[in-house]
Amino acid sequence: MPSRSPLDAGAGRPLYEQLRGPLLEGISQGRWKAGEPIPTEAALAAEYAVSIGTVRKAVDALVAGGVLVRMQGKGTFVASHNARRMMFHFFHIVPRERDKTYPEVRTLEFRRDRADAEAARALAIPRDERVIRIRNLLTLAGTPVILDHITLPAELFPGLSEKIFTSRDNTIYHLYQSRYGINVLRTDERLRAVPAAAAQAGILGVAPGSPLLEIRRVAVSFRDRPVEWRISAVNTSAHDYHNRFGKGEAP
Amino acid sequence: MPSRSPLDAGAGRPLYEQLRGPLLEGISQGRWKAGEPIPTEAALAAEYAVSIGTVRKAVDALVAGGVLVRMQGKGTFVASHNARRMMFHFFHIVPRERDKTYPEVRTLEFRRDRADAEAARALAIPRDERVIRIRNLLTLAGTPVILDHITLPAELFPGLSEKIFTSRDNTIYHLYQSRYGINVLRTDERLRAVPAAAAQAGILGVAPGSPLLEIRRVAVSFRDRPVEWRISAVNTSAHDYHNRFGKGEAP
DNA sequence: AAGTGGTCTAGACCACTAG
DNA sequence: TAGTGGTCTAGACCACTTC
Repeated sequence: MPSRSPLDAGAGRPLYEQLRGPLLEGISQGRWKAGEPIPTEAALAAEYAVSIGTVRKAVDALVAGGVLVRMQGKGTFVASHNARRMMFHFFHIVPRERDKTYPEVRTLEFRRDRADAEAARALAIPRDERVIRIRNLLTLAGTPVILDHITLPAELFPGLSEKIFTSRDNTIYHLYQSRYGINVLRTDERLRAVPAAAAQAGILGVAPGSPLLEIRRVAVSFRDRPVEWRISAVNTSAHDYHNRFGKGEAP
Repeated sequence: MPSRSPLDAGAGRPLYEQLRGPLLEGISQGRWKAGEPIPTEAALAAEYAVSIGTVRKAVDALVAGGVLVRMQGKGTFVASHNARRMMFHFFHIVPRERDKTYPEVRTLEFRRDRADAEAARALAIPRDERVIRIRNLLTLAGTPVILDHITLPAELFPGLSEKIFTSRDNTIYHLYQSRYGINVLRTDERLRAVPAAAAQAGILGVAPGSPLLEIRRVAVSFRDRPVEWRISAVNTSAHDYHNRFGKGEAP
């Protein structure tokens, strides 16, 4: 089979790196949707006129980046934001002594607005661009722990309503992916300790002025496109923000 | 050349995974020291009677894990904890608006002690085992920002004195590596917001009770051996704890 | 049995470094 | 020029899934 857009062996960049382009293209443009299999390695090798080894190396990189998932004997699939993956990659609040648990989400507010300066900068959109603002309260094992303030660029989420948002039966990132084709690949987080404002304190059940952990997070998709801006206030009296560094598994 | 301890193709585990064992062994036992080259890929292939491709895959994994560093045309080297690598991997406090800067370290206290319950658990040593306790004040661009309380298992750092500790001309982790052969590969961090104690407040120049970011960190070496336990109190009024998730680079 | 990804090989050629 | 790692190939065989 001829190549769709032939790769160039002498282009300076290695073939397995060039191959990433068409693969990401295929995913973000809907040729293969989340949860669906991409073509077999042999088929991709034939399509782009490279060897299977080169295809494997390209796929390896996307698997490492969380974009694809391999299943031996079955095929290679576009990663889907199921609850487990979501918890593992992007949710870092854990009970101090017990195991990680799933949060229960209650939406306190959902409204359309214009971007303020900070949101505009975080989302790389013009000031006063249309955005959707959401406030969520996350409860862990019956205790309210996290107060989220989410800002979404309205342009990327056409028709998103409070009903759609709250009636999802999965994680928020899964909603982004399944309904809008937006895959969250990376997050950038900045943390600091702040005194609880009166409103936060009431909702989280702590004294005003007592320390909260504030997380400011930008979630980005393909090509470093910011797709969500979120400020979380966390009551860390019984929970920690948990984190490992040093990529390798236990050597 | 015959293999030192031959790998077993039919052992269930792939050869490139088995090869990780002897390579880590060689590093942690001093066959190759930090900054030194390991044998060429061809030599390793001959020594362990596998193909170069298999050696490459094993080395790839260790490079990804930060244990080895490749330099085209020169060789593959045992990673060294230079200041740059240290900053990049294990130091996450950044000025809110400006770029990352190097901290200036002042040692406030250095003494020998016995492990309390928390340190014993973190370091996986018996209670009352001998430890070294160090308090450091880290200053960024002239402002005191971080108060570190470090606990080391004395057994792993024989002869370590305040003089040696403070007269190093490089990072702390570099000292661990160059003097004691201890390579910090991973850290496990738990963060929470806490009110500043009076003593901390005085040193960091904030009001008592104002929010500080507290980081509890275990640094581990080969075979998940904990080698350092550290509690840091961070004044986040002008600095953030910064963090990216989602392993891949920008696709 | 057929088809998938997983491992492994043997070798070619290229790009970079050093003497 | 010789030696290193970096890329790429073509194919063998294995382990797993599905029918």
